[in-house]
Amino acid sequence: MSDGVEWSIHCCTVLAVLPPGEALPAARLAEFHEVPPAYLAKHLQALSSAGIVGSISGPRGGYALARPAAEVTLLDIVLAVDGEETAFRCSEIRQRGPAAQPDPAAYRRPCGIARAMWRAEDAWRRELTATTVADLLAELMATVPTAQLLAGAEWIQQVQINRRTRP
Amino acid sequence: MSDGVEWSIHCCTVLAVLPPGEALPAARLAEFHEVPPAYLAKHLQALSSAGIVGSISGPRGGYALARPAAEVTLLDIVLAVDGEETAFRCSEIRQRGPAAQPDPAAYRRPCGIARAMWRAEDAWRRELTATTVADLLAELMATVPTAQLLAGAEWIQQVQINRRTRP
DNA sequence: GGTTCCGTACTCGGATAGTTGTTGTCCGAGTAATGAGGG
DNA sequence: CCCTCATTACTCGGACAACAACTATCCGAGTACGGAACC
Repeated sequence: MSDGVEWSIHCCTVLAVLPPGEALPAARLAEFHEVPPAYLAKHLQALSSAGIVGSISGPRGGYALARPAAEVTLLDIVLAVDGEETAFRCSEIRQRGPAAQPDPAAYRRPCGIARAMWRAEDAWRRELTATTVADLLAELMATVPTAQLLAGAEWIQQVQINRRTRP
Repeated sequence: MSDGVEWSIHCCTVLAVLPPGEALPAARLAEFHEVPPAYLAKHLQALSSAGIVGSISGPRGGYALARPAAEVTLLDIVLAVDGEETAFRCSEIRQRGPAAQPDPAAYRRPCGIARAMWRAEDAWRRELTATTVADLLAELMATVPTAQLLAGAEWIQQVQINRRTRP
């Protein structure tokens, strides 16, 4: 799985605590997490294409969540960054080799192996769907020490002030 | 996910219907599935290292399941071929950037994002653990037309005869 | 003083190289069956 | 006829290239703000 998934989720939690109407540029998000700015921008583009975040150009622009944090699931982010296709790909090798049947009707039902693998992936997706960015935030509020939460909030606030006073 | 996972699972189901005491060479398994023989051999080595299949050298040698099919789970195969590490890797980026805390004790509890992702992977692994090669075989017996099952059995039997009469 | 227009600086978006992991292949070490030879 | 032994052919195992995907980066298109000029 791409490292960009981790970065993207962290970015979404940061964007979730942004005051409504405000946006945060990709460069600031990269600075906050100490990751390569240009590469993070690439993943944010993917989030934007998927409709998870909205992008605003020009000064005072940046990224912001496109919908409430409670409506952004982890699966949404993972699929946007890593692609929609399943991890297990069935290449139908059962239809090849000496035991193959010429009648295509024999292969109407999906391969049992693929079904088992996809059942596991469904369980994985269900679990990822059950967790939203809002849940992650609530868990942060409950477990992270207040001092650390304040440090993050302070930094974001300072960025907003700098952008307002000296654009 | 590597394509070798699919091949390996198919191979295990074939090995499961082998008469006890017999073995099937990697070349025959590759022939049965029409996959590159040398590359399949590589994955069979992984299965052997993991103790899922046993290998026998020399004439009449080959691969055979190392334990009953009911005790080989899909997770065993997937981990052997794709590696033991989790798909999601937490690089602890929360400990970096301007909001980081100097006190290491603040990061004793795992990152909530990693916990959520690993929870999903646990669900995936649970589902894969619940399915064994024996289950796949039973499902095959119940759904695949008899003619096709016979074709496969015939082929395996013929291979065994050829190996016995003309080694 | 209010309005309009232009310049500017900042943003995102897609097109472009470098590096690691997956895919694919090969040849050598080891082994068990085979057949001949001898007792 | 039975036993011993060298031969032989077959197997696995690990070492060696080619490709693709992930990682990382850059520059151009677009946009909203700021200020200056004009009415």
